[in-house]
Amino acid sequence: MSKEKNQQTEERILETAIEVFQERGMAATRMQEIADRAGINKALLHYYFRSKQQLFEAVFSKCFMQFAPKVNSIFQSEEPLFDKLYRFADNYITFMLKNRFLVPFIVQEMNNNSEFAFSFLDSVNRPDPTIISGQIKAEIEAGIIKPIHPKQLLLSIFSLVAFPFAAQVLIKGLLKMDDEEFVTLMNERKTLIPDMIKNALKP
Amino acid sequence: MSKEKNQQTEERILETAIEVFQERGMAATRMQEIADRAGINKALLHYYFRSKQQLFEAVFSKCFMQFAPKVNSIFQSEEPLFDKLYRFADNYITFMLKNRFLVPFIVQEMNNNSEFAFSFLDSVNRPDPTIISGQIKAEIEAGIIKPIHPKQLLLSIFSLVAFPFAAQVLIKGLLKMDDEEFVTLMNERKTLIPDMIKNALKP
DNA sequence: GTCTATAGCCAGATAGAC
DNA sequence: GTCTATCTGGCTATAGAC
Repeated sequence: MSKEKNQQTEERILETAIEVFQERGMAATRMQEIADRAGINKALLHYYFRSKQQLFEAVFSKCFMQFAPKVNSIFQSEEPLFDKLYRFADNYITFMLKNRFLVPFIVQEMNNNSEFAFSFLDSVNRPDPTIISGQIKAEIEAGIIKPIHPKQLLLSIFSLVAFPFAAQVLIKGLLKMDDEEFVTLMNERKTLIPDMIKNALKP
Repeated sequence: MSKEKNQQTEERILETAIEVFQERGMAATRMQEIADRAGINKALLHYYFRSKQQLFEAVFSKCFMQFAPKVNSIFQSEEPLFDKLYRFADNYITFMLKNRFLVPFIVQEMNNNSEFAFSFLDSVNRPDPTIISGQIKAEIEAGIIKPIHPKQLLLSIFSLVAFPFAAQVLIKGLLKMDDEEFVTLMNERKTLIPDMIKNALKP
């Protein structure tokens, strides 16, 4: 109800839209719900973002920009592999525990909208696995870790940290966990996962 | 166009509905598209399944019944842990390579519909992790594997096999893979994952 | 059992007043 | 810039003929 100037309104719409899109996904989101939660009306949404599709793209883009740096932190720094890994797991899990819907949202919308997803990835400064792939090969040749295809290792690392968030409801159902236990387990995984990878790669 | 008797029609509707729901998800699926692909009209869908929600529930149920046995195969048999693990990974990945949309569909719809998901899980003969948890504890006490919380181990195993399917588009985008490379990697993972777990758990 | 036609509703988008 | 009111289209679901 309160009337502010425009930058603030646009910001409030976007923040609210992020919440609703993350909770419900693109297809199930209603513009009316965003308007209600933001305390404005539908017309104003269209005034600022023109269409649901464009609002979605703004939301997805902002979400991906939160997600990408977490991935980049393992792709790009120059520390030894295992040091990076401990930092990455801690960093990633801490952040995703505070943003529970981020991973499932990104995963779901990329699956459901793959043509948009790929053109989006091409248009942004996306994470690039070249550096770390080289590093993994170098550490293999130096005898620090056992031979493994770099993509396999990266895929395993991502799987171990991201899947519990991506498939939260399924996992809680299968392993009979409540949310409290889920959080405890994820906190343990900050070191458990790097420990596990380290052991597995010992020559 | 061709007119058969009813059991066949119902079966054809359900099979077509599984395809469309898996491709698009519940919210984005249109009854019209199911009717078109099945070569019938919308009215007939409602004649057999009454509503979109009920058709979805039939689809989800059938999909979950394909998914559950794969999980049960590691939960329930009495082989030594590592033997089971090799069988499970091979089995699971082989099946999911032939049913590419199954994991993302289950994951997505459980996330988007968690109240239905939980009541569904309670109503079926769902996988039960009790047996394998006991087995893991026993093998730890026998000194066969290092100490680890059974749920953490199970979560890691599921993550390693399931995440690449659940987040197919994201993974292909981040690691710059085409579908052929994805399939090659997944085939390698049938033994790579058990090998990795085995190494990691060596006392 | 299967079709055509349509009711009825709901969501995205726009017009126009303030 | 923000609102109310409304248009338009699309979708689920049903009525009713065959």
